[in-house]
Amino acid sequence: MNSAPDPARRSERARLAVLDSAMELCRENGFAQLTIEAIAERAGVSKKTIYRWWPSKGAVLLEAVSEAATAAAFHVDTGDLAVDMRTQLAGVVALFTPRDSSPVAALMSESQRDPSLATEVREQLIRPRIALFEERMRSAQRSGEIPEGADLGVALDLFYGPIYHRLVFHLDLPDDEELGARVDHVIAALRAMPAANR
Amino acid sequence: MNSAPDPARRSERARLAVLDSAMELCRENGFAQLTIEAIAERAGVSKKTIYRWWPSKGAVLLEAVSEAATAAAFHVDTGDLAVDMRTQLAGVVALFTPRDSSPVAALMSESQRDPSLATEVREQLIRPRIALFEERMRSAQRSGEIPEGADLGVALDLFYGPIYHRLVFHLDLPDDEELGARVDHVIAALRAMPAANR
Amino acid sequence: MNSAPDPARRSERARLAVLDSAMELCRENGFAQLTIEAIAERAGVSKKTIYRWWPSKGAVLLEAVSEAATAAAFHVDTGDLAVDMRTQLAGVVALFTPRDSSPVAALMSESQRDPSLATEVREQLIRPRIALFEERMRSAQRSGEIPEGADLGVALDLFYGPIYHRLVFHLDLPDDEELGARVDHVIAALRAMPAANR
Amino acid sequence: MNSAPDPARRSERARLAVLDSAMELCRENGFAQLTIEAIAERAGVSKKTIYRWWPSKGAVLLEAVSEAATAAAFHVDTGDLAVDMRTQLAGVVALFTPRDSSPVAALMSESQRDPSLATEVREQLIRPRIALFEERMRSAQRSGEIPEGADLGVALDLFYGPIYHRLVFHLDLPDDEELGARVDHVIAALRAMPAANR
DNA sequence: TGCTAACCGAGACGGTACGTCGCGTCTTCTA
DNA sequence: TAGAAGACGCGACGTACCGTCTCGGTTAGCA
Repeated sequence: MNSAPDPARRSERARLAVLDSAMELCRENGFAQLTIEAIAERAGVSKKTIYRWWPSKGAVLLEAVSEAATAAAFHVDTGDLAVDMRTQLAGVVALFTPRDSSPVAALMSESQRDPSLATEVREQLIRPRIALFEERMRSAQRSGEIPEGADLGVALDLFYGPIYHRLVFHLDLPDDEELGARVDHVIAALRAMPAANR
Repeated sequence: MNSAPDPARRSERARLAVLDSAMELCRENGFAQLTIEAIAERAGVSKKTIYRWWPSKGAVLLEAVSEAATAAAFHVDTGDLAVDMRTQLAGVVALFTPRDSSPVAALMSESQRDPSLATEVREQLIRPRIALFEERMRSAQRSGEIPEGADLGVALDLFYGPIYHRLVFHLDLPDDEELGARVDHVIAALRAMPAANR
Repeated sequence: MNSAPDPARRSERARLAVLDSAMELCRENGFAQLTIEAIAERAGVSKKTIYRWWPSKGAVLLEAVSEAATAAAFHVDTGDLAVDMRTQLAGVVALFTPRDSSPVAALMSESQRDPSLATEVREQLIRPRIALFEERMRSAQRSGEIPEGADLGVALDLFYGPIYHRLVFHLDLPDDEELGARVDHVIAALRAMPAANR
Repeated sequence: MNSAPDPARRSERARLAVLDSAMELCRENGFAQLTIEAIAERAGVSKKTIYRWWPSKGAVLLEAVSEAATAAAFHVDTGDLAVDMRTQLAGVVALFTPRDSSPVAALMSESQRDPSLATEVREQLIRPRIALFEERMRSAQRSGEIPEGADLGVALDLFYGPIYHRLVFHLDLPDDEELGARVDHVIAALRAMPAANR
């Protein structure tokens, strides 16, 4: 029988070396140059070991980014939604900067050509963060900063759309000042809008 | 001087065969399987001919998409902004569907790993379409559908952000109904917003 | 240090398949059609594997010929020099026949355009066989068939010159009868000649 | 009808430029680097022009060598065969020196992989020179330097064999001193040998 | 002396093979 | 038995020449 590898015997040293090497190589050479062979060599690990524990180089990147990005892009709750969203959005922009060597951008790019990775990324990385965003929004609803009936899906699009729109087209990402203005507009719009019907 | 090939001698037959083959192969196998060799074979063209006229397979795709997408994603002007933007956004969504084999999606993905392609795409494909969008917006301003002072950059983000936001994360693209609701929200928001200061 | 591949890990199966395929293809199509790609395909081996172990297709041929030609062109010692040299020279002629598809002829041709291969061929293939020839000559000297003082370099030229002279110019190689007559002449000449002075 | 090119219209300028360029490139880069494209570029001639007048690059080389080698390797007749043959053999050795960039050596190498070129070379270049050699031999027979009955085919092998033997195996070609000694031996052998029977 | 057919340069074209790279699988050996 | 080392079959890469072909432009020989 084709037995799956036994996680209990897994070398934590090798695991960390792989994740670190992947991040380093991505930052150094850009993700176009990121290869399994380079990761293995840098990590002092055999290719077999990588393939034993990860299905693809995208999966390595996902795990590396997951561990590194736990703290980043967190939603703080100071009670001032505008301030908190500026912080949050600036954090997200920072994750994608510089574009050519950001491991997060690499992960997104890799997802475009590997549907199963896309699913993993969406479920493990994106959905939980959307949930955190919605939590923060509900907190803002409770404190009256935005209406109870505001559609959180719309809110998500409004806050984050500008970033990803530009990311896709390689336009300049918004700077802090622009982010601030957009946050104000979005909050104003959410206040003005009637509740969506879904 | 590094003598560039002479466009006057270029074979139009070969050019069209390459562009068509690239589009077909992309639709058939998805762009992960799209290779220069496959394009060359399908087109009945030598690899050398492709490399002579295009620097990369992304550049082939850009030219193919450019020629194919001239009509698509056009901005109509019926005088009703909401109707026109629904049409337009539905056209854009259609361009990215189905995601795994859409040549346009392929082009965006390819741009993420080839900065020079990203620049070409932005300048040749995106900027002109942004200009068309702004033209339509100014028409709406003249007819009073949206305020004179509305920030068109904000409008761009609000209209298109939702699409690209979901594209990046492989979330479901909005359907016609949702697009309609978003268009209404955005137009309402634009009416409510004070002019931006840039 | 530029790490060379580790011979201990080398696949003997692949090595033999490559050598056999090279010989077969040479015999079937002539060496003008002999390519690395064809060898790789016939052998069921990747091009990478060939390039890992041999610097050029000439080197493959050299190894193939070396292994195949160990027995051929051997010097027997029946005590009758004329008989033995006829046997030997006929063997050499056979190695170059038919000219268009003889792997040995291919090797010589390849040597003309690859100086480093020429060196390898000379040192690994030719010099040892010259040594064997000289051994046989010394045996003939001891038995008195040719004078003690005969110059073995001259003997070498006289015996083998006729073959290679014709090979170079694509003249007909000597047949058995002609070989016999030449051998007799050469032996007579060696008996008549005074010792050379080098 | 597929009409052959008309020699009357042929450009002598182009013809000479091609032959010169072939010789120069051969001397500069060795014949492994000699290509039709390089000849065409160097000569300021289109590839089409080369293919119109010559069937292969070997044929170009043959014509170039033929024109250049008319004078070289001529048989002088001072009345002293030993002296004349030393001159002649030294001339032949010079034609093949330096081995890696000698157009004559290139021509021989090219003949190994192109049987029709081999035939051309033999008939146009070699046979006439063998005839000249035999003429000189007959002159020597008339003057009594070698016996009337001497086999000129054997003489040919004996004189030239040493050179081609070494050429094939990339052994050092004989220097003047060695050539002299060999010539003396061969003449002595020819005197001693009974007439061959063909 | 003007016409016209050919050669001429230039170089794009469809091909074949090159030598390299990275993939994902595999085998061998060590700890 | 996990892990390192790395050879293996595979397939695409981008390049070099091949020999053929189409272009205008020149040029040589006939009208």
